[in-house]
Amino acid sequence: MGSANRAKSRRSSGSQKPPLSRDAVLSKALELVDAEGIDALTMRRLGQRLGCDPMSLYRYAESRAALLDGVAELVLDELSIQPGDPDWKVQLRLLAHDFRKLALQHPHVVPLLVTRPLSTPLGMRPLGTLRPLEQILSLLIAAGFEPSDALHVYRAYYGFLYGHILNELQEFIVDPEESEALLRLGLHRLPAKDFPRLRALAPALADYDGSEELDQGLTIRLTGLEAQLARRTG
Amino acid sequence: MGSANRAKSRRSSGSQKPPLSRDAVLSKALELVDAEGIDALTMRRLGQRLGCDPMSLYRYAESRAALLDGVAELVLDELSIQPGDPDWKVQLRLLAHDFRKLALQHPHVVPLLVTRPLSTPLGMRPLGTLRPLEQILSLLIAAGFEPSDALHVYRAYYGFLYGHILNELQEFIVDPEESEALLRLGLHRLPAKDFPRLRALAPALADYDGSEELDQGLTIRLTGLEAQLARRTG
DNA sequence: CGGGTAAAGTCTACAGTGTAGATCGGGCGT
DNA sequence: ACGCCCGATCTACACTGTAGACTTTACCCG
Repeated sequence: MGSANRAKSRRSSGSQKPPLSRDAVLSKALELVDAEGIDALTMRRLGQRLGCDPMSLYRYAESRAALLDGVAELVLDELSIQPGDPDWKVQLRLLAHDFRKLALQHPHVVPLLVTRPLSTPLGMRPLGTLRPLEQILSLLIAAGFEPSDALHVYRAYYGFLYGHILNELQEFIVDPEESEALLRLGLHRLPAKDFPRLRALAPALADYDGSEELDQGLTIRLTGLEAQLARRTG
Repeated sequence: MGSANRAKSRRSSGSQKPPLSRDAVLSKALELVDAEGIDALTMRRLGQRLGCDPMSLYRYAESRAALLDGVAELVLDELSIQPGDPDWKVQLRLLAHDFRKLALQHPHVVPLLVTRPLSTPLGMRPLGTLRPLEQILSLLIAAGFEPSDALHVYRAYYGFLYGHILNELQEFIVDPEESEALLRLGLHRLPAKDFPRLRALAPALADYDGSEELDQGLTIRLTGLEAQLARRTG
């Protein structure tokens, strides 16, 4: 198709043939999603970017949906728990901030992270998706929680984290310079009679420190959990 | 197309011509999504169900995406705050449980609720989406919070609520009879070396009372917020 | 009653999608 | 040398969203 496609020689003259592994496919896919959003991830377009036939991709992901799952897994794998850290609370706190950072770096992937597991019964998920769960569980159990309590704690923690991320991303504004103007502009459309509070809060909405808000929420949550733990262990 | 399509007479002999309003379109769309999931909502299929040309739909929603927004809005409209209730805490608690019930009734819509706002700058959202925000804000302000604090409270509250819903739906299992068996089956696939905690917790995962978990989380959250309020008002 | 106007509904057509199935090519073991 | 198999490709099909032209319907005014 191209010009010098016969380049199958050993040293392909510095041209492009990273020989198409699963990771190569997934990371190019991630690139594409990051750059243009989920809908832009098309078999044909991805094939184009990789310089191969769209059909080749099916060797490495058995459908487009599976490919999306792969992308989500790839992103999640960037997270990891340092298993030997001192305090479970600082652990969870660090992890939360890492996750937040990751979400801000790949905002287009967040819908996948949040949405895809809904269609997959828990046991059938890609392992990469379950690893954080397992890690946190053992972290908590090591910290002294009863296993079943650890599950509750995990739910409370992750629920809050997901919720926060979604909230923060919803208010995300691209250009921090013009943000306030844009916001006002957007809100100006609202009928003043029906939305007085919202309009009045426009400036407050404009300067929103997600990191701090996350941290505050975490302290509340974590101290509460710690109290619960103290009560158990006596 | 059909057989007796000439039926345009005043009384259409009990046949079918609910004359295609926006609400008719949206609620049929919701039906379809509830029954078969988001991907099943296709212009052509929806047209078929409504007995009209797919193109007609564009009179009532200017694109498929807009149609999805409409569906989300329609679902959200089923929620409402009784404005005259006694305590803001019981208000928020009731609202949370209503929302949870709604989410369980329309699980396929939840991804829309959670995801669509991410692509729409806050000011440009369909009004139905913003109304809950406004209502909660005025509820909180009426309860004595400073407006900017009300915003924080709203974020904490909704963040938690969204997170909980997502968590609960992820563990949702269709048939409560076989659920445990299925779950074990699913989890059995996990390598025992890598996921010991998770496998051990299978039974605990199986009996998960979402409502109670929600309620517990709410009490923590709400009492925390109340303390904050008391501090402000002195 | 006739005619004009705007809306509501339809038809056709196009570019693009995911993917099943057959086909090709080239490196390996024997 | 042969056969084999696996990765990559090609072709084809059913289906998608939607632009633009067209037809039908409803109604209002003279």
